[in-house]
Amino acid sequence: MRRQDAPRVRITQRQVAELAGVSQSTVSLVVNGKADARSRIPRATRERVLRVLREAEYVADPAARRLAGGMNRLVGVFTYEPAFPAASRDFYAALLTGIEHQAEQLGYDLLMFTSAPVTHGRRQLFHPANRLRLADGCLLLGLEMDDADLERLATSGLPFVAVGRRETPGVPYVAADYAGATAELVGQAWDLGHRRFAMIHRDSSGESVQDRLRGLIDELSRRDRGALGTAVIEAASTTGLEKEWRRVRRAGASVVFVESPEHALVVLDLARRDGVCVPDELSLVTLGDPARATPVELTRIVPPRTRLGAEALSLLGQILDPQVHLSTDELRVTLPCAIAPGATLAGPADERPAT
Amino acid sequence: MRRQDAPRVRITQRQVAELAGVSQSTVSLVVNGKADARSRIPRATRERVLRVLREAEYVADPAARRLAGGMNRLVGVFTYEPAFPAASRDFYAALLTGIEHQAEQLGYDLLMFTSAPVTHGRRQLFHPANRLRLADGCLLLGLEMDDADLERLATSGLPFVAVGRRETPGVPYVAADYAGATAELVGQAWDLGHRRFAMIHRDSSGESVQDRLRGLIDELSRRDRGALGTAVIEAASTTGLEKEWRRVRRAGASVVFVESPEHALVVLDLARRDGVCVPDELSLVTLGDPARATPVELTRIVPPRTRLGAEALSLLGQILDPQVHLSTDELRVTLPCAIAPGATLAGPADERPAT
DNA sequence: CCGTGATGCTAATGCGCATGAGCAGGCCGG
DNA sequence: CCGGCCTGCTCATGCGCATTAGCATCACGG
Repeated sequence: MRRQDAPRVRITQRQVAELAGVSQSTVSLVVNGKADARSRIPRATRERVLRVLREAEYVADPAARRLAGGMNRLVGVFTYEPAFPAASRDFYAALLTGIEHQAEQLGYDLLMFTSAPVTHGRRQLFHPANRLRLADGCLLLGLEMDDADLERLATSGLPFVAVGRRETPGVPYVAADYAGATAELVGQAWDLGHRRFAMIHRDSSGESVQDRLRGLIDELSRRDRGALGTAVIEAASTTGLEKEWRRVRRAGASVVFVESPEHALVVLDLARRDGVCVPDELSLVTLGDPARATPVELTRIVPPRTRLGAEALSLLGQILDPQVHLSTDELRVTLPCAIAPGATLAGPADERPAT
Repeated sequence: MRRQDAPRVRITQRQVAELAGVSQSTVSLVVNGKADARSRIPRATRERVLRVLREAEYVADPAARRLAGGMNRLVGVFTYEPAFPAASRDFYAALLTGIEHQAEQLGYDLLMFTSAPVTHGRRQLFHPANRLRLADGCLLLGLEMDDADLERLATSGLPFVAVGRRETPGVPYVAADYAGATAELVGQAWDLGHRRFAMIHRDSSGESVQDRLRGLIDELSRRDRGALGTAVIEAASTTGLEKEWRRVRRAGASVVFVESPEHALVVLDLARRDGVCVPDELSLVTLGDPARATPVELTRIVPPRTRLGAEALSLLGQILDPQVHLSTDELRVTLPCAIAPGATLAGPADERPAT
């Protein structure tokens, strides 16, 4: 289907050129504000062209511009799941808030790749008709990303930034410092007198899971060898955490670090069922932020989601700016997390009297 | 910056053509599965080309494809407020859910006009650097829209669809049937025995406000002249509804229709304060859906937000399709609202014993 | 009056693809 | 044995834009 049969509403540089009595090249030069020594447009001509551009409401065709190697101030946003349905809304909305705000500041429009087909609840980045290249660069959002996708994207030459730490080489990202926040909370627990730690983490090799684990392990070993024992428990993803809970109790932990907020709520229920009072008899630290308000205010890590979004777009903006050259380090940004004090962390039961 | 300095990993039809020993045209024909009488590719050749395409992992450049073919399959989404921040999230998210889903079905990508500057909390549609024309058409979302904007858009030739009824001529829209839903609720109240109605509506000439008013008035007059009196009260937007509440009481209304959910909650508080029991002594019907869960389950209208979004994109799709020609009627779609029974509508106090 | 450099622009090209026109060769009917 | 038709492709072109080379004009110094 050629365009010729559709009503021609879009105005082209050539038409502007005719109206202004100059050549298409001149229009292009004016549009892009080029003022090299090679191509000089005097103020009078420039303003004449600009006036016509304005009056005719000229807007460049993004496809043509891309094809010819130009920029569109268009940033693609790819979410591995549909972003707006209630299920994923809370996760993406905060990120998108930051992205949207920053886009306004930087003058970018956002291209949401909603045409990507969803299979098994996840979007296909490289589907046959993907329009990734319409954008100048793109942002990748999602709890888990496909390594193959990331590599392919990295080699494709299309600039992009992932939200969340990705070990894949050559992948620029903006991530929350889960390791640091976990270490901080370990420190707090330690200072309260806890010596027996347990951790329940997800069955995933995702970087953020590993980061939290590392934060815990490292901080505990840093605090000298005074720890009386640490149980690290991998949660089978399907169960109700019965087994994991028993292991926590058997280990005699006085504080349990739970990676996922959903799991934390389950643990809370199990504790109540067994008459274990939190935090008096057992402290509970959650290493993530629940999607919605919880009945009990959890002591937890709160990642700076809105800022993550904003910083990701900023970083992409830097990458896209031909003036700026970033070092490898600068391509990987880590932002500190907040810690919500909550009401589930206290001193251990057997230390209380002594203090 | 020409693309030439980027690593060239992408393979083009021309390269595929060389590998397969055919012309670029042939590759294009195979890629697009054309089999006109004019251009016939025998199975052998086709499969040879397909094999090379597969082995070389050819992916068409969307920019080039669009440039050669016409449309961008890009639909703009303009929201009068930033869409993602918590304040407006609940309103837009439901709409966007429908839009996103439909975009996936129809193969559209969404262009969010986030570069439009926000002044006084509202985005400027026609700001000097607006990039509306980047899209093939666009969707307008927002509680209130500027009439001038709508007219300008209508005359600009850019196809668009508004969500929400707009009287401005030539504006295609998809709207919720507030009039019908209000009438339905009036009918329910009437059938329960209510004869004294009051309504508190917003101080706005917005179409949806007018629709609800009309639904109430029309249905009451349809139900013959048995109504003992109807008080229509315009809420001053700033006050705590004290005055309005007193008027409702003075009018002796047995049921009060409140347009805005926020106002309904205020009325509920005032009633409690005055010891008026809802719904035993006074029924309360809300003509809209609150952003978040309310302590009391309101009897109310629930607009089909997700469907509104989906239908709006569908309609725009139809408008953009050169094959389809829509009549004026078909450019204006009205969808029925759901009614949440809730717990604030019951028979009137003085009727109860008689029934 | 000529050479030289600066000025102000335009012509030409290519990005990767879709598509209509058309060409070469084979086949068949007459 | 030739004309016409079908088959299987290729050629050429343009989509709208960015970019580079370079042309024409003019000012000015010598």
